[in-house]
Amino acid sequence: MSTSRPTARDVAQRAGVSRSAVSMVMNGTAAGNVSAAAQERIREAARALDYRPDPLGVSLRQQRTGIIGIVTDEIASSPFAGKLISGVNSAAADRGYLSIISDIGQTAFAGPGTVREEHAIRQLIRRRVDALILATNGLRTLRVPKPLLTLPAAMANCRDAEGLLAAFIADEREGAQRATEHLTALGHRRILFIGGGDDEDAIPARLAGYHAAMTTAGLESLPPVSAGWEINDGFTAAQVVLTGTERPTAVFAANDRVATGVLLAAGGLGLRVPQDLSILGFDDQPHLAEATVPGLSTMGLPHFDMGRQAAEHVLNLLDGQESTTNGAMIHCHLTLRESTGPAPAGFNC
Amino acid sequence: MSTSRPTARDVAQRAGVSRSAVSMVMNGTAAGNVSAAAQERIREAARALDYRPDPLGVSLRQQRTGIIGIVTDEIASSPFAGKLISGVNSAAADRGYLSIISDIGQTAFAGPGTVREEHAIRQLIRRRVDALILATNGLRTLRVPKPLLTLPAAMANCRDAEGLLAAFIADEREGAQRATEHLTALGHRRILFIGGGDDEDAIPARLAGYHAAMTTAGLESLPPVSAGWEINDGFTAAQVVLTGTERPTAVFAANDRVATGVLLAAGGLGLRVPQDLSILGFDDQPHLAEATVPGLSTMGLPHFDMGRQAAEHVLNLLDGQESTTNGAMIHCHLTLRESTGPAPAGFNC
DNA sequence: ATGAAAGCGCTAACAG
DNA sequence: CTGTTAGCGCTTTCAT
Repeated sequence: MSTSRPTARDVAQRAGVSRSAVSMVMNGTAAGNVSAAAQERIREAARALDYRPDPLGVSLRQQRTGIIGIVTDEIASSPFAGKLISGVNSAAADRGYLSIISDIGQTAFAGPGTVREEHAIRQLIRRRVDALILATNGLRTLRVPKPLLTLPAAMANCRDAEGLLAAFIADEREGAQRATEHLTALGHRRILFIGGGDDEDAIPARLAGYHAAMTTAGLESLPPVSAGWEINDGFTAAQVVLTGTERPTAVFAANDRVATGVLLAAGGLGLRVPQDLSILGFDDQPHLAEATVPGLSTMGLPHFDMGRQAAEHVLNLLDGQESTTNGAMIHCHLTLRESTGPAPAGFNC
Repeated sequence: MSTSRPTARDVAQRAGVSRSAVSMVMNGTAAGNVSAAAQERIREAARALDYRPDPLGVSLRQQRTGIIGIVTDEIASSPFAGKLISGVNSAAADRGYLSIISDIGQTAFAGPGTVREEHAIRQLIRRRVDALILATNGLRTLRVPKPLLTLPAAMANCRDAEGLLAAFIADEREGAQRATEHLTALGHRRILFIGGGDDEDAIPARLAGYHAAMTTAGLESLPPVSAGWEINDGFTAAQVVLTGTERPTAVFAANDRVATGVLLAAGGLGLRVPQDLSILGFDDQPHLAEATVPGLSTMGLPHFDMGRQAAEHVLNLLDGQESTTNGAMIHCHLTLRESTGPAPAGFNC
């Protein structure tokens, strides 16, 4: 009695009422069912004993745990997973929910045999999570694992081909377009897109935005350089494309790491940034974009909001509110630092 | 019956036995209590119905949830939290446990008023986690919040001053010593330590290792340059210390980001790495150390193992095994890439 | 307005 | 060897 936590029975005893009365007061169902006097006594007793309903009892009774499951690829090494998860947690905490994360490793959601993710999902369902959120590190289109359709669910930073599940993704096309417009507005005419691979959906979207902005500005798109996602990829590509007189005056990199590689290469090639060359990144990667010299101008992805909105969506479903939305395209945010500036004179074609 | 999952009662009915018999078979307690024939029928029925004991019922009955709580600071932006958490999850999964993460933001564990963390811990305890792991992003010594002492717990990448809790931390001193020895073995005599602030415990430990190695090699330590933790911090510091004829031939950076800043600055100053200057980092930060040009030689911190061993420790406590250890100092791992090489000739003092 | 009783799914002690 | 029973802590009818 002294060591273990108080139960509803203890409170009831102390207040001289039945356990049901306690339950009602704790759940706000006491309206016309418990006398005001009793309510006050119950509240007082609960306070005195520091009583909190045991979530285990509640869960068993209500068949809901107040836990949201998150299934994600490579949380381990991603600089962004944390932001997305924070978004989920933030929305969850606001409504008294907790989250459980299941990390299934980097090769996840890849092949047709989505064994690992189905296992992870089943595991979470077995644990009776109330809802599930599927999140990926980069924008992806994937086949939604069947078990996911058996409970409230949403996708964050990914979507399924069939549109069965609400997807909360960044509007990468629009983001890339706005980013490119930033460069054209600075007078740049030769703007080169560098980086990325074929494994994700992000590149086509970003390229589409790039092309749209170039067309709008009456400029000719340069053939994009597919170069990978890492610093050294940007570095290597830059060695090639930044030489010669026809070199671009601005580089739009597929992400901040590639942009950093270009920045590194520019130094070695004697190009000043941004006076001789403007560099624009993508992602606003923590500890990177704001810390390079000069700091990277970059189009940030709304990881936090993707997580938060996905969580809000499933929580709404849980509250019985019919899906008010079927997903969302969330705006990207442009952060200007020092790596972009006016096009150098004498380069206007 | 068709839509909801099968219960022990369903299995018992199908096998023509009592519910308790089913329970025993599922828990391996059937030894001398259930006839072999019945056991087989039960197993068969369970398989047919795809029966899995409901964790909720088990939890309520046994007063344990099979969930480990992780309380951590700034998972959101840390490149390492994920690795540590993966370590915890890996050990947890091996024994059928799950983990719940509670992120309390970057200012955590700071002041004397540890309100936020106590709240997070209480929240997890309320949810009846079986054990708790306290993890920080960088090595820290902190006051262990009282509620933590009420259940099996361990600390990962941090420790408390009083030694009340088992702490699993990296042997940063030994790591720094070995790292410095790598440089002295290459013939470097002027080795400069750059980076870090005063807010964590890591710097004193790393400096101690540096000094030890220098002394052993019969060299004079250079006054360390306290410069911060980010790329631009390393860049700025390098601008000052890499000029002049008395410049160091090797830099040992407080982390990989600072090392990257030095690398960037070296390029601008016309210093080739590693021919003119060796640069050694700390952390082996994903997406950074292996991706710079040249790749960073770096002393990696065992984040995964810190998480994994902390989890194994609390799981042992849960299994009733008395604490076999009171924590551990885990070895760091040196990864050699291209940023370190022999000391340039003509610089031997 | 109140309390008694049933039961969520499970396990452990005990009687047959 | 087997089945019955009692409860883990809670909510929700249903009588009173």
